Amino acid sequence: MTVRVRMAPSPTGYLHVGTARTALFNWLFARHHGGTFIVRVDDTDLERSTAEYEEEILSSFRWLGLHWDEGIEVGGPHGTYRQSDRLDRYRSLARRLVDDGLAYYDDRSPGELDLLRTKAQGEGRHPGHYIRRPETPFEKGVIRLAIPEGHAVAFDDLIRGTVSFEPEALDDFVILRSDGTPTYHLASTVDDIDYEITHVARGEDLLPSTPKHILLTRALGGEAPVYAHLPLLLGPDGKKLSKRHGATALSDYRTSGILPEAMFNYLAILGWSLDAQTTIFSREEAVEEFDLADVSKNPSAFDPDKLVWMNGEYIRAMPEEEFSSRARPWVEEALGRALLEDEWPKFEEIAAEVQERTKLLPEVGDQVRFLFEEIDEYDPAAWSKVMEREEVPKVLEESLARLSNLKSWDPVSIESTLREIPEMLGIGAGKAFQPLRVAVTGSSVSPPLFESMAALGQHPTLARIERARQELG
RNA sequence: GGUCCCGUCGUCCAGGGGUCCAGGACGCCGGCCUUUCAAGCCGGAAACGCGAGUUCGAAUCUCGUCGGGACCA
Repeated sequence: MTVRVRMAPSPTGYLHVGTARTALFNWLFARHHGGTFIVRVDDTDLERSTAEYEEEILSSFRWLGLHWDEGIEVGGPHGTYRQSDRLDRYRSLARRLVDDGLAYYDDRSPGELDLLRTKAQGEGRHPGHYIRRPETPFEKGVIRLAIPEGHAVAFDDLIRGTVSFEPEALDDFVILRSDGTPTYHLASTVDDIDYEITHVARGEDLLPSTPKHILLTRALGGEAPVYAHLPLLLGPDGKKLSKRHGATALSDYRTSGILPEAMFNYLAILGWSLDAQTTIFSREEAVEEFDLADVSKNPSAFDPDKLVWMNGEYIRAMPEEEFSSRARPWVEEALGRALLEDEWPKFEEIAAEVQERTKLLPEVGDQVRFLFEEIDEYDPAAWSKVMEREEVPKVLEESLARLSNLKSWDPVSIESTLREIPEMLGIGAGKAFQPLRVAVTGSSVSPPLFESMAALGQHPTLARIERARQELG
């Protein structure tokens, strides 16, 4: 049997990281088994669905590298992959169930239903047991599926093993609203049958709905897919992941400089592991090893710190040229302008040093800003901490003298001549170099000093030291 | 309230009867390196919710209990 899995996002909001993780696991499962990954749009909520959200979600999938074989935009043998195009299909199947005697119209008011529940509770019956077929049939209203009683609804969940539900706890649930729109249960169940979905991997929040979907599938004469209910993603405080915890939209991580390969890796590690030791692994390795049966049952907390650490690992692992080209847009963003032709080499010159100190690409702008802009203000804390010591004027003057005579302007030459200064003055290296760092970069934190000077160039470096010397009076 | 699900370091994951006084990763603490900051290296603290039972032996199996969660009302 060929594996066919699907992801059915609702375009009613941004792509949530939890949904992205579900998509990722579906994708991995399909790829591992050489199956088909399908994306369909669950837009039956016409009020809240928008084309913008749909585009945002699909582009987020693509950004993560979750390309689909069949579905929205790419097409496939089933024609449309958009639920709003299939409303007639859902309606006619709901009516067919009524004709078959498996479902019925119900026009009772919420008040009447409430009364039934109170009565059921009074009789000590299951609170979920109270909505059943009315004595006198209706010919309009909502359509409910009649729950067959007597047998427990059980299924083998790939992750949780056998899960069993008592039918007495289930109400006859609505499948078609009185305005003719399908409920989630109907639309997704019909789609899963029509699109020949073999495995449904979804969030654990849908576990209680699964018996309904199984019963509906049977009523429709279909064969239920294999289910796998993924543990939920929690916020760092162990509560359900929400906006309170910061970013929950995948796109927020994208704009904060998280690399797609890092996001992919991090999401994969939430609820699954490649083996006992490996944390960082490639897409290919994940595909090779992944299986839904190995997914953990426990909910996992989303830890932004670990994501950022992992992003740093990916940044450091990339080839230097790749780092330069991927960081460039962020540098230009920080500068508010494009890099000029002669500025690009300066950046490349120091890129390797910067790469080692970067966890998030947007940080690069601040690290290299001194190369492209004059210092408009020295960092006040840095200035008072390192520039107001008595030996500083001497250090700056000595540096100026040596550096202006330097013939070859490269880190090694700069270092060897500057090294003589602390020795001569009998002070520690840090005491000598920190003032130079502040003078040249404006801050006490920067890429390595000699490389920074080399990339800046001889004249600008001298000018900055000169200026700092003057500021000291 | 009902129905389900889940319980291993603060967090993520490994371990599913003996090799576990529980392993890896993030974070944390200490040290080394060092021109700052990182990175890197070395070391450390840190967990089987609890109680019974099964067994020669339980983190692993069973039951109960407690706790957390989801869904429905």
